[in-house]
Amino acid sequence: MSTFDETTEASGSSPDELGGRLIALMENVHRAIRPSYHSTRLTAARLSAMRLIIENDGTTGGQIAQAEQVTPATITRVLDGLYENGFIEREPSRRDRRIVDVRATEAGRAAFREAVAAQIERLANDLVTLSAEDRAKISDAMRYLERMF
Amino acid sequence: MSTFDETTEASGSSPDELGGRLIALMENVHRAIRPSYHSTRLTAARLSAMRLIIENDGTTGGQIAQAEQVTPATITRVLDGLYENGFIEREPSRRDRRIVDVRATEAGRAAFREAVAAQIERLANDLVTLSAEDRAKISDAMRYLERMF
DNA sequence: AGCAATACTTGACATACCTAAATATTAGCA
DNA sequence: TGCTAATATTTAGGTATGTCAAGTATTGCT
Repeated sequence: MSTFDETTEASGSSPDELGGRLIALMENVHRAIRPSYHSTRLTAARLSAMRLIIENDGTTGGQIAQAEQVTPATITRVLDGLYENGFIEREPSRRDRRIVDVRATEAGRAAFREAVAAQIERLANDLVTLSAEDRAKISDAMRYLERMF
Repeated sequence: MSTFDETTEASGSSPDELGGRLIALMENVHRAIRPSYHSTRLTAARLSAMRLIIENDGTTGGQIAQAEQVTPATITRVLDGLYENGFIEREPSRRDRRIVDVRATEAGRAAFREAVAAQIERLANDLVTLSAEDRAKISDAMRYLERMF
């Protein structure tokens, strides 16, 4: 690429430039992993919700909405989809019947594992072409971003 | 975080682990910039298409579809939205009247600049909290990912 | 001329998101 | 107790993004 490869004040690392590059990169990666969602009937929003449900068994609709930073109405629809596929159980909480307790079914857990594996495989196919050192560099850099988002 | 902070075979840098982290990170960043799309009537798909149209004046629907990796049908709808907002002009190419030539209007260019500025500002607010060296590290690492996606 | 390929549009559908309004339930208090 | 406010979720209706399949023009080839 450019002849400036030093890690000092390298081109493209001002907050603005970095932001622009990050946005474009996100879009591209997003696109790269998108098709793998469909094989297991777990689309992006559903997969993300399944992760929360599996990691927090017995969580509630409201908690999921908050974690996903979407409105409760959106979560209702996402849970509808998961329920129709037999991936979750829903029932009013016994303590407070306004609340809906959500639990993953065995089928849901299996579908989740499968979908994640497919996603990762897709990315790993690309990542494996890098040397271990390069991956380590990426890993280090990602820690900053992970802390922020 | 962990006590292993050496950059050798650090935790989380195997292709699989890195892939998993990348997916989660993409989702979070995606979420962080999402709300900024709406201010200028330029939503995600439209903004992305506008970038192509501006950078390749007189491009065609088919070329955009290919670049965005979506079907022509999808692009028709995206262009509809841009047209309704007065951001583009469309007309059959004179050489081959099956083809639709697309050009950005001045209003389209202005909206694009505004939307990008809003997005970047949103991210930059976070990125600016990092030191220049940290941003440089991220910048370096991103080059690998940019090459892949 | 006629027919296949090409470029795009249209119709019908699914997902994912929103706001606003409805429903059900619980909690607080006079 | 009985009313009212707050809470948790669902429903209704709208937009955006994407799909596939079928339709419409137009072009190119025989």
